[in-house]
Amino acid sequence: MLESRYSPCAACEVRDRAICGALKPHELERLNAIVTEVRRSRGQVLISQEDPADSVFVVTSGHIRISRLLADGRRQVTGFLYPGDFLGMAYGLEYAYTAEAIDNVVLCRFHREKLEALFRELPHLEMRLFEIASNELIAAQNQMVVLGQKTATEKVSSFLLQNVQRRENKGQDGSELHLPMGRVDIADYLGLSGETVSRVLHDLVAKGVIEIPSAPHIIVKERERLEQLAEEDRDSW
Amino acid sequence: MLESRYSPCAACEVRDRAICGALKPHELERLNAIVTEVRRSRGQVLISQEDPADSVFVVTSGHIRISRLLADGRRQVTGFLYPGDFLGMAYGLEYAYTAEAIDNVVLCRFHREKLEALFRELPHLEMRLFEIASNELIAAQNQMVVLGQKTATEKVSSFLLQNVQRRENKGQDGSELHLPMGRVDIADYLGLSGETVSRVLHDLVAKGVIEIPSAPHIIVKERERLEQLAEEDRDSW
DNA sequence: CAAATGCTATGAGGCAGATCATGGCGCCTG
DNA sequence: CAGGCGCCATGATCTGCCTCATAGCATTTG
Repeated sequence: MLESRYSPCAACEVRDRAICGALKPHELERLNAIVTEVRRSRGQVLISQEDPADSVFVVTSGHIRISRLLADGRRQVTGFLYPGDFLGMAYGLEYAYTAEAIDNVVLCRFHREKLEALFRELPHLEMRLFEIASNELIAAQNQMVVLGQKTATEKVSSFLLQNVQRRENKGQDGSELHLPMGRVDIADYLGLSGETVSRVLHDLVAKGVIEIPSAPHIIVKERERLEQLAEEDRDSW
Repeated sequence: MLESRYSPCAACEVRDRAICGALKPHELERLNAIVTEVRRSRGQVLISQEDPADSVFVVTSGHIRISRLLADGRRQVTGFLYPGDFLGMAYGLEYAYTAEAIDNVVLCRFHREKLEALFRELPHLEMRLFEIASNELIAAQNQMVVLGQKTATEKVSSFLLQNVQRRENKGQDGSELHLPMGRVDIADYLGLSGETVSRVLHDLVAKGVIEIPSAPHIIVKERERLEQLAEEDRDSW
């Protein structure tokens, strides 16, 4: 709804984490010139499968759920976006997925054509995007391993660890999680039922690996155990 | 093993389908200058998880299996490569996956640094690669839906359809498939057991949807039925 | 504040697909 | 051509997770 001229990128809190971090201050103005602000509240749809793919976004605050639907209503959540994340990476002429606001979100919207035009002047901007696509591809392959091979306990443990690591990468304390999405969202992300996610989480509580003061608030007590339970192959990434 | 100076790209059969198709004849020489030919035979490893990621490849003939392993031996096949396909897309400092020859293969190898140096002179080459990464991301998200939501019959049907479509995109007859990979490879690609893949395929024979003259040779008799069984959402792609 | 609504939890029972086991067929190798 | 090996097929059994059902609790709404 609310879409207004965006205030300067220079003051943006997520700049360093987002594509914008690839630019020097004077280049930032070029980006600033083509951006508009978009706000959505809990549950609202941002883009939906089959819409013409004419915009890309950067999340500045709030959380987003990316999903694909089958004809009979089954849903696969392919990812969750956090502040600083890029939205609109995989596209043809139409978006191949739906993006919905999990809570109240604010995003920067870029017209795709205008952004691509900028690539010619700022090639390192395109390189940055290529880098992001590469990382997303690796993440997608990780998720295939989770979906195709792991058991329910391994899936949930992997998901929790993933959230721990995200926080740590931002320099935050990874042991306290505030998950913005519901149990069913997690289930559809992991290829499980909501009930199973609930059960596994409470198994982990029973084992002393985590604590759940309230549904969205999860405290990781034994990270090592969690890593074992997730069956992480001890390599790289 | 055999790695020799490669004969001119100009005569290459897969050029139009590969990244090389982005280049004009005189630019092709620049690419030609940095390529070497690589051959591998059935079962041999091309790149393996954790190797330093210093090369990228284009498959010129034969077939390749991309997979990731868990510590306990479980394996997720993340994709199969056909002539013209690009190998080496998702990388950090190390490869995040293993690539093995399914049959005898020939590839063009490019030193990553040299190729990236070429980007500066031939920006449309990098754009082409970005485009490929984008498509792979969409394919990866499709596969997440398959792995996370679909039943065994839907998975196998989706896999067969995928192969039909690939052949059709090349202008070949899609109803006759010669699958280079074994049943267990398909199983590990779909998150099933080899036995289940076998059973579902023979169910499809019993239903008259396909015929299997020999294990790798599959004839699609009723493509429509196959599409229904695959539960394709009727959209786009 | 009562009623409605949404999210989470938890038990009982069933089933899709895994696992285990066996056998057949084609192909290589000596 | 016998023996071995790899791949595929197929039956019997088992089990992890789904489904269905009920209930608790927090938040919203009139």
